[in-house]
Amino acid sequence: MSTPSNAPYHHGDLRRALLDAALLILEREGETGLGLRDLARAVGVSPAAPYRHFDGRAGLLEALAVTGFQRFTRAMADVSLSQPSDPLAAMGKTYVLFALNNAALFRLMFSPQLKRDNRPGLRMAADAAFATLRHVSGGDAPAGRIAALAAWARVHGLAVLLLDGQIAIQAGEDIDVLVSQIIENQ
Amino acid sequence: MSTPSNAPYHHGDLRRALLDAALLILEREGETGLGLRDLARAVGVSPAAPYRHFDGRAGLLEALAVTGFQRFTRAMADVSLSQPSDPLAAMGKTYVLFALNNAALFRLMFSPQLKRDNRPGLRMAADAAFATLRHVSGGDAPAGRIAALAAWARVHGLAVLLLDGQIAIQAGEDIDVLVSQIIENQ
DNA sequence: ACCTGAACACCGTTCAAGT
DNA sequence: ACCTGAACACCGTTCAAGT
Repeated sequence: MSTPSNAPYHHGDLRRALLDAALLILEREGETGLGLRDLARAVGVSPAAPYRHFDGRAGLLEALAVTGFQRFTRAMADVSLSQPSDPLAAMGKTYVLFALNNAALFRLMFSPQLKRDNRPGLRMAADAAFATLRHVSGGDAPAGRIAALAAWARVHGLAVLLLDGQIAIQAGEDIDVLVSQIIENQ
Repeated sequence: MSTPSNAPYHHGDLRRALLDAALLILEREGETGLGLRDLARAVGVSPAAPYRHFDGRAGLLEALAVTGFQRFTRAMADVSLSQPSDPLAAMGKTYVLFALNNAALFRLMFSPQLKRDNRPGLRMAADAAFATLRHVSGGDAPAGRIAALAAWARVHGLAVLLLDGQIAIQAGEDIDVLVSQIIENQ
């Protein structure tokens, strides 16, 4: 619908168009439902066209994960800038809400089929994202490391369990306050 | 290799053979690498044969996830029986080690593509597995619920982050003691 | 430089037919 | 009751050829 059906695509930014359409399909159908041929069809281009812009389906998924990490990094940096009274709680909430609002993208970022070794772009994006966490959760002191990992694990676990519908939300319960309660429970 | 190549498979327990081979392939190649045709080939049977025992590929994955939950339940029950001095820490360690020793299976258990609604077998197996957790982590008191969820989230997050290679293990560090430290960090 | 058309080797799934 | 053989509609990917 966002694609004019009879425009000869010999010029425009096909890479962008593919990424935008892929993000939509990803959130609607999940990673399994994101086919390269479907994507080409959705954008109105031949099945072989995406191969000029991505290294196959794996390359497309990698590019999507990179934009996911970038969005994540931005969301975390925004929280830092806002100088919240309880930084750890604020970042935890942002972390969890990002996961819930970008479910398939978040899952893709942590997908085991995207090996970060020998994929410098992905590795850098991921490192930048996680650097925003280390910033708040305790530094590199030998004892601080354990506390930082424990905090990260709790927040990440909460995100994943909510994402998978594993934690039952009770009737009329606000997910925001549940997240706050769990994060602030020391 | 475990399959005699020229035995007429008209009799044996094909369902078991398929499940056993699938578990091997799953841990070796990951969920994406587990194809129904590959599986049939590995067991020495026609591509259509598995359809007499599973409702397509989705049915196979569901059956695998069920056995995963059963193994998980058994591991947790065994810890309970052993009457450890610190039950929460002992169960947390078992939880994390189960995930690390059954990586692909663990991921499959929490895969979003296995919808538990209208899949009673899967739902029951999962409920039984999680019931073993509730048993130790605080009951159903209104305040205890938050503490229980927080503990679960921390353990689950630790498992997932370790699984994805997200937490860097330092040189010569024992993963067992790291898990203990993080779990016991209140 | 970027895209198309056609082809290749594969899937998952179905269904008649065999035993 | 359980399995085979052959077919169907699809994939991801490659490659010559077009503009």
